Amino acid sequence: MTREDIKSLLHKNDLRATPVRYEVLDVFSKKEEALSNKDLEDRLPDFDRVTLYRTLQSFIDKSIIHKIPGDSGSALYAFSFDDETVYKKDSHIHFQCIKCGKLECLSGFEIPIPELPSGYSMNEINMIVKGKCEKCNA
Amino acid sequence: MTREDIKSLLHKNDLRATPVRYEVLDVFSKKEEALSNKDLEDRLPDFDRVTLYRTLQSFIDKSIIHKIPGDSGSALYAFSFDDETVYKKDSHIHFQCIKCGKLECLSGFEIPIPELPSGYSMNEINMIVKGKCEKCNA
DNA sequence: TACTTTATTGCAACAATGTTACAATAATTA
DNA sequence: TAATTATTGTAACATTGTTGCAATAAAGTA
Repeated sequence: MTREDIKSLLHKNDLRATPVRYEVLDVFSKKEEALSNKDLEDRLPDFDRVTLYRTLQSFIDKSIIHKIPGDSGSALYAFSFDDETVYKKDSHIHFQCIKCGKLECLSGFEIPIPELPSGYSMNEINMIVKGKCEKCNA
Repeated sequence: MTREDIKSLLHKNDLRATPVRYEVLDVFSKKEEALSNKDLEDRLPDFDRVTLYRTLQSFIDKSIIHKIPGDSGSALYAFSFDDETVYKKDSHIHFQCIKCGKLECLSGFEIPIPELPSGYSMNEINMIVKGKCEKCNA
């Protein structure tokens, strides 16, 4: 993502183009991994913890990134590519490697639709698959 | 679950039968919802926060309950019924109602297997479906 | 039953993360 | 360039997660 891409993405979403936002989006669009607030603090030490927290909130509000359900204690976030349909935008397969720990969002893969109890309706699906990634299987 | 059932479940898992454990298992086996540490504190005010925390840890270790991936900040837990295969034991469909907020573990339903990138292997699947439950759809 | 052993509990204390208020500052628009 | 309004940093506080340690209670044994 170029600086111009980021600027237009921000303006399209009624967000001012500020240094933190450039940096955070730069990190997300380059790294294919999911990141926590703490991860961002480590990578971007010039910005305050709270600023990063609020930056993530604003991106969540605009659906630029999405929160990944996890059992690790702290919240994880990943970039939402905008060439997806609304349905897909809210539905993701997340893969976590049980060896190296990396958590990634498999954006190119189809989510299979589960059967639900009668009377239930479905808006969004999240799938968390644990196993070994290509690197750790080699 | 009767008191005797709980006692034998605990002993089968090398855990001493103590009051907290009776109470916590009683809550889990009756309530079909997922519960957080805080939820238990509210329901069982006679026990210390840390005791409940450690009780949950010990049940997790023995796979009596399982942790549910979520994006709510605090960890959620649900009972693991022991009439399931090992594979199913680690894999669950969790349903969260976007209206009433209830999160439940749909233990009777099949998890569809997703396709993964080549080189990846799979050990465990968790599916989190958001939508409306029967009650809220009525 | 009483005794011994060892797991378990409660308390205190601390760590990490999440969250809000408010004044200072910087990005947009005219 | 000035005015407007979003955004930032600092501080402070809330909530949840986690550990150490002495007191206590459960299980096994005589």
